Amino acid sequence: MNNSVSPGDLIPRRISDEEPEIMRIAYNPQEIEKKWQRIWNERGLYRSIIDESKQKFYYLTMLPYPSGDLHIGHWYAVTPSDAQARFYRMQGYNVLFPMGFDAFGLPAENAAIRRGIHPSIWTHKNIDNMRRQLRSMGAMFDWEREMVSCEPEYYKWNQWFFLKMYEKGLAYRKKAAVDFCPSCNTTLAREQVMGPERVCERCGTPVIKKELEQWFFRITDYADELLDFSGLEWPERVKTLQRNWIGRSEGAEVVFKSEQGDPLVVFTTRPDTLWGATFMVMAPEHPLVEKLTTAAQKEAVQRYVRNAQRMADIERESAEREKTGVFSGAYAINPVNHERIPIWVADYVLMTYGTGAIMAVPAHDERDFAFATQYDLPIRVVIAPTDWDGQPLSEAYSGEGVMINSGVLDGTPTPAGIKKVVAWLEENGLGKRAVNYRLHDWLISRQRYWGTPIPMIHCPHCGIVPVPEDQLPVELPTDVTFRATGENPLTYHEDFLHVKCPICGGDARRETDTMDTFMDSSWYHYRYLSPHYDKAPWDPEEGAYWLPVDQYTGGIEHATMHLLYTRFFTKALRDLGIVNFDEPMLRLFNQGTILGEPQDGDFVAVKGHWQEDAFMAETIDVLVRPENGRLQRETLPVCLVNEDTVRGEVWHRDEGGIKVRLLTGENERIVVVNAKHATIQVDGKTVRLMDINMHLEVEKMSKSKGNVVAPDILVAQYGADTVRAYLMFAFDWGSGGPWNSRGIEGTHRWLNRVWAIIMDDTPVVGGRADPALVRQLRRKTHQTIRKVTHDVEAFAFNTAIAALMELTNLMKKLQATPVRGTPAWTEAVERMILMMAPFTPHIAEEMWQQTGHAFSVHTQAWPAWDEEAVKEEIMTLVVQVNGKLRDKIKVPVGIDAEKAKALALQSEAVQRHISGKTIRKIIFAANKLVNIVAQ
RNA sequence: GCCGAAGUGGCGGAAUCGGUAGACGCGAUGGUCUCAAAAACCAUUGGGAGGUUGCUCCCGUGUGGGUUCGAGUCCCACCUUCGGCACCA
Repeated sequence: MNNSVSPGDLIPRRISDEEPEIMRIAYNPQEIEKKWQRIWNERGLYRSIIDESKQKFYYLTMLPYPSGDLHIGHWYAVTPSDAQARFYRMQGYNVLFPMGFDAFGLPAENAAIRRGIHPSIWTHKNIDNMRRQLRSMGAMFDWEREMVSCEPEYYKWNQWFFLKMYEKGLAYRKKAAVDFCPSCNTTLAREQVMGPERVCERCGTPVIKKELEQWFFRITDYADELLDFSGLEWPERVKTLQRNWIGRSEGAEVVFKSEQGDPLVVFTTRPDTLWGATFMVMAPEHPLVEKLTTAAQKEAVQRYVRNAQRMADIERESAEREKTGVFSGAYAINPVNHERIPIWVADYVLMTYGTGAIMAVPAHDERDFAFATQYDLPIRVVIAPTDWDGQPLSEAYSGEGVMINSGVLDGTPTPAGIKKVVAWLEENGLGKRAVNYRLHDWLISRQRYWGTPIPMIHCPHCGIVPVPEDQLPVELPTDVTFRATGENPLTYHEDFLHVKCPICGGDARRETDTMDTFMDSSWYHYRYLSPHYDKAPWDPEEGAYWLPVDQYTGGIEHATMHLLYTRFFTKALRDLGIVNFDEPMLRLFNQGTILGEPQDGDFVAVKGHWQEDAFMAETIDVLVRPENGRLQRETLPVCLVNEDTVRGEVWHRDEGGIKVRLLTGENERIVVVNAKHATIQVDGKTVRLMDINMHLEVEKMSKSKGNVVAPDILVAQYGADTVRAYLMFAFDWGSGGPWNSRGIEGTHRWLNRVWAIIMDDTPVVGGRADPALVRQLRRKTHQTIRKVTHDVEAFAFNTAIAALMELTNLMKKLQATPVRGTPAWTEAVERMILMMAPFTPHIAEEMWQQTGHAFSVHTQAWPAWDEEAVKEEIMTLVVQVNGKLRDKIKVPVGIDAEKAKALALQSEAVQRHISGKTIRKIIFAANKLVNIVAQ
């Protein structure tokens, strides 16, 4: 009945005998995806077990926060990672690809306050839902290794690490002016304050400064080591962000003395400008301000300091702001020339950087120059700019030059000058070489409930006492009441608070601050190895095999937060003897972001009446709906607004009404329309307000903008494989871009086409297959293997899938020819399925089975290409005249220069373009082109 | 202001080393099938000009220069967009 030699005849494919011969099984993703997910699970296909005979590969992707619903962004982050992990598995690696939940954090607590749900219940409900959604991706997660950071079995080890670090002096408590988010009601680490507006990383509220006793991790001890990225394959961008964040600057600390002899230490990167220091400046918060200020200046200084305290940091730190300051009345002695220079107090000097005091060298520092000009202080040039005419400077010169007005060092050029001055300072005990960092220690205290309790006890007699290790974990009490203010309920939970001091046994009080949730994510990749292990943070046997992480993927937004913290954490663990490597993740890739799809709004005519500034709608008629997201402006009715009508594009829509934009005419404007009581019609049918399309720009997806793409709906419509393939195909993974709801159709069409080609069991048309076509198919198959292999290694999933589409297109062409009966066809089919397996695992598994192969396609070896098959025999030789394309000639591959040149000269097109000219030169690029240079 | 990344058709995006710009897909146009539509399939698709009509020419990768036989790719200057830092001494 079927003379095809294509594989797959072993399995009956007809649904029933009554079906006509030509009827074939249609691609039904819903059915096959459910089926294979079940079978994979039952067979434990994705369990990752230690296997010393295989090279391990730990593939990690950033774990999600369980916010409730999986976002298309999660799919975008995870499914290409999954494809690459699967690819490595097929290449013979023993791959670990775990998933878990970053389950502590504020949204859970806010839900508790707003809706009275306990954070634990809210979180676990969300995790259950997201776990289900994650499973629908068909990823190769090993769910047996799932970790959830809000479980005591996890956070116990946060506390354990904290105690270890406390013992080592890496965790400490100090009083400092720290950043506080009034909306989240908690302190934040410096890294969690974003941008020049200094807003909270989570909620966007501007932070304020508070003087508080807080717990810190001594990340600054590792500043230099964190600047060393050797051995890491990380994006330059991330390395640059971390370098800038750490902000190392080399220079010297110089000891000035007040006239009374109080040492006043300053940090400078330009000790060679010491002779140009014409005044000093202290930050208003500097501890010596009070002591040094003279009686006469006391009142003025106090006023200034109070004023500075009141002023928000944003105002203070604005570089554009005119500089202000006040003279302290005191003088200091410049140690190099014994000059008597005034000491000022000014807020352009920050207490948080360096020593909180500076020597001001106005000639060579922009800020000092501005200040000196403002207060008429002397400016002395001590570094001569090249070609300097000796005239006063019009602006500070911070470049290199030759030292002048600097005593014995006159004539020394810049880099050497710095060295000499530092040596001289050290010899004379007046200063020393010093390095300063922008990086601050990591503030980990949070005044919130839903986090890891810091395992410390405050005893009135013994001071701060660590909770003994055998009493861990300090569990979060569950019977807590939340106040609307967001106050930490631990602070008024009597049972939690009252504790006996482990040393003296007297009444003591528990620490109520919890840990920054970045603590959780600093080591979660270790816990995955053995999430329920109770003798140590993880099973050392697992650690010895799997660690460190070979490939990490995630967004760029954590460059100076999570990625910095986790590096620090691993280095600290190394120094505690817990790990024996320096870096947690060897290779890093940052994927981009999926943005919202742009769309014009409906074009509507609103009838109604005016009530002050708002238009009260009675009826809204949708006149034109955008096609493919766009309104054709040329064909639209005229926009207008008068007594009883508003006509234009729907610019915005919410529960209360719409905003209509008049987009034609000179006075483009937006009219607010109240649509609460309006009848809304589309094509004569009454619809709800929410059915109106509003205008959407390309921007980040968010619920409030109404441009969120829900993966569940797409999976129901197209299947997970289509969603996966589309996300990998339509974007450059490193960049992301706007969603396109039409584009996904193309990918779905591709899968349908592949299915139809591979599952085609109609009789092969008779006759002998054309050997040239057979060779062409075989060549394309092997070229595709080569391309896909290289592309997946390079994270170029889009071009890998494009290559598979090209192979599909060729197969489509040959499907109706006798080539379909050849071994080359069978080979193409098999390799195609194997190559699809990482991208679209379900359809690949189904086709693998349907073509008569044994379970599972995912345990097969990744196909290798045959160099011989890849080779072309005939190539297109490009012929240029003066660099311009003039002809293309088919020639055998490997043609030599002489033959190629001769052929090129024979070309009619070439003759036309060189006639009347003299040939100066003929360039031959092997297997590429001939370029005839003629004048 | 400083540092970094990026500018390619109507759109998403391709183009190892400097060597055919626009792969693949979306959209669009025309066609086949159909009573019709959808789906599917086939063809065309950077812009322009000319034509002896499957042919020829010109322009074209943000702008202006340069290097080179040849530049999306290298160099210089500039413009725009996005990100980071921002009185850091």
